[in-house]
Amino acid sequence: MARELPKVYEPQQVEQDIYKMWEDGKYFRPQKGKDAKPFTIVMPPPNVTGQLHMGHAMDATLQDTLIRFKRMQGYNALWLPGVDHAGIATQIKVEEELRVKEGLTRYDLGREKFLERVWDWKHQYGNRIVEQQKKLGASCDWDRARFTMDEGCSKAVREVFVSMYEKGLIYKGSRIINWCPNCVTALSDAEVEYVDKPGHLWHIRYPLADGSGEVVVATTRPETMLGDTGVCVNPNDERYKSIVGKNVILPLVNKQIPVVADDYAEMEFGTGCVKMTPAHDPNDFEVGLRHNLEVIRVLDDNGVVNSYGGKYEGMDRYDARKAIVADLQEQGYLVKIEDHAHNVGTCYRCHNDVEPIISAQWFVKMKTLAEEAVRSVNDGEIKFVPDRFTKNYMNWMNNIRDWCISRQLWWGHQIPVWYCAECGHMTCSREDATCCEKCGSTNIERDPDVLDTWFSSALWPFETLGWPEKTEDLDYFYPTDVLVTGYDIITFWVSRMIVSGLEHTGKAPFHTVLIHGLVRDDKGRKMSKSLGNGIDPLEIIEKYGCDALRMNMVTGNSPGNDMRFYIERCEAMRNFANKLWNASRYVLMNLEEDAKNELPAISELTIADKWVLSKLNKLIVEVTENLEKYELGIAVSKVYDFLWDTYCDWYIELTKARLYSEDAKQKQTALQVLVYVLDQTLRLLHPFMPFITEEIWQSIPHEGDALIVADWPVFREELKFVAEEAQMEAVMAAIRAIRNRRAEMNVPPSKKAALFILTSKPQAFAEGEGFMQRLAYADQVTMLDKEPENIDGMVCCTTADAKLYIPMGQLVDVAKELERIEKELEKAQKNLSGLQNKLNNENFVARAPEAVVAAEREKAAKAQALIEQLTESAIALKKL
RNA sequence: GGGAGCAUAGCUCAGCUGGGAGAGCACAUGCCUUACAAGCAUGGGGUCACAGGUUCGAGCCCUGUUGUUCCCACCA
Repeated sequence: MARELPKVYEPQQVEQDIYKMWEDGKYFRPQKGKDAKPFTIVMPPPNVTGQLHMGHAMDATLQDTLIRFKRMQGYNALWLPGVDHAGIATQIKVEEELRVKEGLTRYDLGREKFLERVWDWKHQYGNRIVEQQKKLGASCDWDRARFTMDEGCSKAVREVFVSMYEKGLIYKGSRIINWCPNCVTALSDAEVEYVDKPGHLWHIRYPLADGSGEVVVATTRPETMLGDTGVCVNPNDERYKSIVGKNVILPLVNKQIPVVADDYAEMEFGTGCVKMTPAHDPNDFEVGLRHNLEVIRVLDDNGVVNSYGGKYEGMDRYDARKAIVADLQEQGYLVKIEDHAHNVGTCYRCHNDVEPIISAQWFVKMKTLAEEAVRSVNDGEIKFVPDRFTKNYMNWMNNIRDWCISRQLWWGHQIPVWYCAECGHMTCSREDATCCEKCGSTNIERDPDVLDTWFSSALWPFETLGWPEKTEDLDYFYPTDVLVTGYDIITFWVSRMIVSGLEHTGKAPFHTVLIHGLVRDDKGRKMSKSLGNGIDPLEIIEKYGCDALRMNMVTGNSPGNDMRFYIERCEAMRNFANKLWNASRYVLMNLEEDAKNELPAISELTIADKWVLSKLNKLIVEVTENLEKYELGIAVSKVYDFLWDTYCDWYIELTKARLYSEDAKQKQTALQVLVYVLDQTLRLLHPFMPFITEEIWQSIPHEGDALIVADWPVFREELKFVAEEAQMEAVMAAIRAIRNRRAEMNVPPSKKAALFILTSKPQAFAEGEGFMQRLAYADQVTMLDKEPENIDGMVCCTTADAKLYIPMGQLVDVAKELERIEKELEKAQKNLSGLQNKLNNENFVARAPEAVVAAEREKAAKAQALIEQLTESAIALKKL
């Protein structure tokens, strides 16, 4: 072996080679027989227009870590990837390209030609995001990759739409919907973002038709008055009782509209009179239904005043507002203008103000579906991690409104409904209709709208496995196990998947929803294009390596919490990778050509060996437990600490004396333990840092083809060494004490000194003689069986188990030594009295768990021992 | 208006079911010790936001307060 590795780890080439090796080996495919248990994650499909960003990196890292962990545990692990067609986003992108390059609109091309262009675009760029995900080390089964508009998904969508239509769960209705005049499409409630904007409240005078007076109404959108068909007052409002049923004259329009009484009007707000615009306000619409008010829509799809607007026809909504206010003012109808901060709905895509408009759209009846979705979570069929997001989900589900699923776009799943020009019947069909199913007329026309993108995403966990066909994959892998996603799309996506899964497959689509937070910039701001503060994951990978980026995503992070992205942490993680690299170099440099990876007989092991193996055993349990709890941050920090602190800073140093000695047998034993522990640690670290661990693992002696499919480590009872751990810790405490003393006295490591040890654990220290020279800078070690006769010029380092004497000649100042010892003594005494107080407390001894009491007793005993040692030293010093 | 999160070292954050506060970075000192200066050793630094309560014991549980972030609903 003795393979030469470069001194510094260079991830770039390694990552490419390793990923290729995995792909060639088909390790991403579930390879085990059907007897093995499946473990399935479906990837939240990124938008086909997407560019990889930190959110993807977070998402992918968590999922890949879980999948790799489960794969190594022996599950048939499937991570199913795919891409979302992203209706609005993609259509806008292609339209933009069309406009810039050819000066055309989609209408110039026509629907069919335009869709061809979008598909072209998809074929050209749709794979970009996939290639980028591979750079993250994603171990997805790419052969199973799906697209929300591929044949199978389209079939699933069609099946769902038709069956829900047949069950009456999908209906077409006129409602006030959120309309984006810029995107020219309806938006679902979830697609509207409310933003506080400064605005005004205009108070307008509406004279009574009989000339007996007037009412004053207030509005934030004066242009909508063109569509007013009533004025509403509260039935209990004494001020207005007399005018209910009378008519008022709508200014500018000069038409009579009735005054109605409805609870909707709040007496306290404004004047207590509300103008009613049923076509442009959801509440007004409801009131209108109750009081039979006319519905007059005055804005067209582009937000321009239509023919009902009289002289304002053709004006944009904001121009119309100005003109109307000016006219009202001029004609004396305007009472006053108040400043009024208003919460305005805006489009989540283009951020223009959304206009509530009455429109005929398709809806999903959500109430009964939501009840089942609520039940499923309440019954524990699905649990959120962390749990607090359950409330979020419930809140939404319990207040759910019907879901507007039609979008006035071309790119998407077109609604499978045909309207008959003869009889007006709607034909909803799994196959493309050629004639009206009722009257047989061929004079039919298909609904031009497409479905909300989330309608197809909602089917993702089962449509990707073959549903509605009864495929083997569906049977074996569904329901899936864990869904990993950010809290920002719980309502958009997670809730709807739960609803669809239950409705169409009768099963919850996954048992766990692992929620993660957002990746923010170093100032805590959301990363966004408009702020220009996004950090490209690919650049980070290029500079620090994929493993470092992945580590950045999991360390110091707990489920559901946002994290800030710090470049410094990338450096720290790169350094960690390098540390691991160099530790491996140390092992490999010393390894013989024909070395095997097997543990020596237990009888051959030294205390240090047993110590590290015992620690490893504990580590295995902790990492496994935390991964099962989805506490990736805790799991990874345990491995990090073990590798850097336990393995590198201690164990490797402890083996050096043996590795550089002439004793072949000892050298061999140490090397075998080194290799074994390294191998096990690489396994534990692999889900987090797949590339470097695989690369190193391939270099050390191993059985099997690749680390990615190697077995996950398990606890081994025969490698649990409680007594040896304690002995080793005693020696380590002594070493620390010596280093500490020397540092205080400014003695450089190069200045060696003799070391005399007096200890209650002679066995441990006898074995430690070898490495005391390296770790405690001793040039000669002598074990004492009693206090030295002459301690003049000696420094004494005291621990609970040992006294270490170091002759330092002139460097030692007796008075100072005494002062220091007395200080230590004071500290130890304080510590002891605290412990004793606790132990003297009858309540504590009686009520605290036994283990806790025992631990406190042990601490007290140690403190006591230390005090005795220090006292002796002080007495001896005073004699000088 | 309803709900949730956060407040711990100079900075960014861990701290899992209550049992004498940790990491990374930064800082200080000394070291190129044959794996690693992207490193090693040592050290300084915290009223765990505030006020009560429960408990033998609270960073952790309960109540309230303040500050902060977010989600949902929405006032014409």
